[in-house]
Amino acid sequence: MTVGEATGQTGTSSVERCLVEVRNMILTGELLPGEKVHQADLAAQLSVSRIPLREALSRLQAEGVLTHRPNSGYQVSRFSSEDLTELYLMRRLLETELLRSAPLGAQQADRLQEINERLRKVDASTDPETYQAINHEFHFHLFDASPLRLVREEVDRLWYRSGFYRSLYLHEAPTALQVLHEHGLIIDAVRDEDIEELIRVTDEHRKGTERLAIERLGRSRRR
Amino acid sequence: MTVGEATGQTGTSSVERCLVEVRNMILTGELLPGEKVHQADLAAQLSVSRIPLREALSRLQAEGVLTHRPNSGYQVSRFSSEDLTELYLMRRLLETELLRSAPLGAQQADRLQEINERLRKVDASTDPETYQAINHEFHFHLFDASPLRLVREEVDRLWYRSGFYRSLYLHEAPTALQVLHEHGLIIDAVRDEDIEELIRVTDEHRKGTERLAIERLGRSRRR
DNA sequence: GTCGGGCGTTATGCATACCGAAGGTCATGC
DNA sequence: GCATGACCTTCGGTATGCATAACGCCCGAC
Repeated sequence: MTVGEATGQTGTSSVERCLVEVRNMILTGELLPGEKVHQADLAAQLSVSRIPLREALSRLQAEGVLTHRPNSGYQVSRFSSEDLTELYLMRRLLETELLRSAPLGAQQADRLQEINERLRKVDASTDPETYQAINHEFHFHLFDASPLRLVREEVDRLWYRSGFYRSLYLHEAPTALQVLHEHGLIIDAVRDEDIEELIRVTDEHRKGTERLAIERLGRSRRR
Repeated sequence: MTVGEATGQTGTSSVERCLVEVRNMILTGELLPGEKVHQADLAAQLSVSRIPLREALSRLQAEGVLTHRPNSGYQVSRFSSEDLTELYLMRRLLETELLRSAPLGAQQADRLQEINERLRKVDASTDPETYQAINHEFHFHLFDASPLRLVREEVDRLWYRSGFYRSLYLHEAPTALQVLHEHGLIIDAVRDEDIEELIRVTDEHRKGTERLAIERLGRSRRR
């Protein structure tokens, strides 16, 4: 699936472009949870016809980020705090398996360190998209090293599904500092090849983000 | 003069019908792993145009049962034994959570007993589809009782993804007897409200089916 | 004033038709 | 025998049209 990269998309299909665009619109908050997706307008905005757009929407429905009501169209899925808890539960279970099967060591740690330094240089509040992209890169550098291909794809999906809510808090400065610190703990565990410690600090890191996401979720409930 | 009248399914959309039909074609082996999906023929066979069919295929791609190559179309995903192992690993992790959060007791056990009796009466070799449906009902009776809605949906997807390979062995008579016996162990654990025992026997049950699926997978590799 | 129902507008779901392009196939020529 | 090129199939995408269901609005009744 790979939500993220493939930046040089010259030869990509319209469906693929629609997928990327709509995903980004959700992640950036351009499309808010609960909002209806107007097919004709969106198609015009993306300079495609309704057919490839509908195929993309159909896939996004299967991915869980859109819901569909017959004859009423698509709307952005609205997650309750219970839903978020479930997403994070699944992430914990599956990510742990990825970490257990990933190769650790100094080489991985150096690479993670380099990514974390790039993350440190980004101002999360002014450029949240870049910040999120690098944060994603940090965690998936280990996940990608795992031979568990299908599990990795599932984790990618889970990250994406909770992406909008993650964007609610990730830009906050105190959070960013805390994130950098916890990433440091993860790097240490990777360098020491201490798998249990790695899982422990990763769980802590995730638990913190889950707490923040649920807090902000409650706070963003107006209307 | 809509097509819906011909089949009598006026309530469901064409996309939904395509989804169900294609899924069944994969589960029953009418569409084999690796086989290409001819859109025009399949659309004609399902009495729909290519548009809703393509939306359904797009969703099935997101679900992992179809793969797509640009300008070459869709084909049924081919799973390696490693892939199957991953699917079963994820099933174990997620199903365990469902069982932990599901209510147990005599009432649930009675219902499972009733389902298992219906399963006993079905000849798996002559009516594999009914057999599979009831087997699914047995396991998902507990899963459905869990409050973890999203986890349940993921497990559903995982079951479906390995569905074709499950169909390779489930019809065999000795397997059927073993299945009924192991279901009995599950029922006992549910009645005793012994969650750890329930997880243990369920793991054993799943491990057995995984072993069979991988065996048959190797056996079905010709080409 | 408010509630409920009828009506028109709008958007969706789907079919048909058509086009360009990518790929595979087959025959031809060297 | 192998490379090459013409042909044809299929895919990806667009435009268009229409039937139907949902939404919104207005108006009348209470």
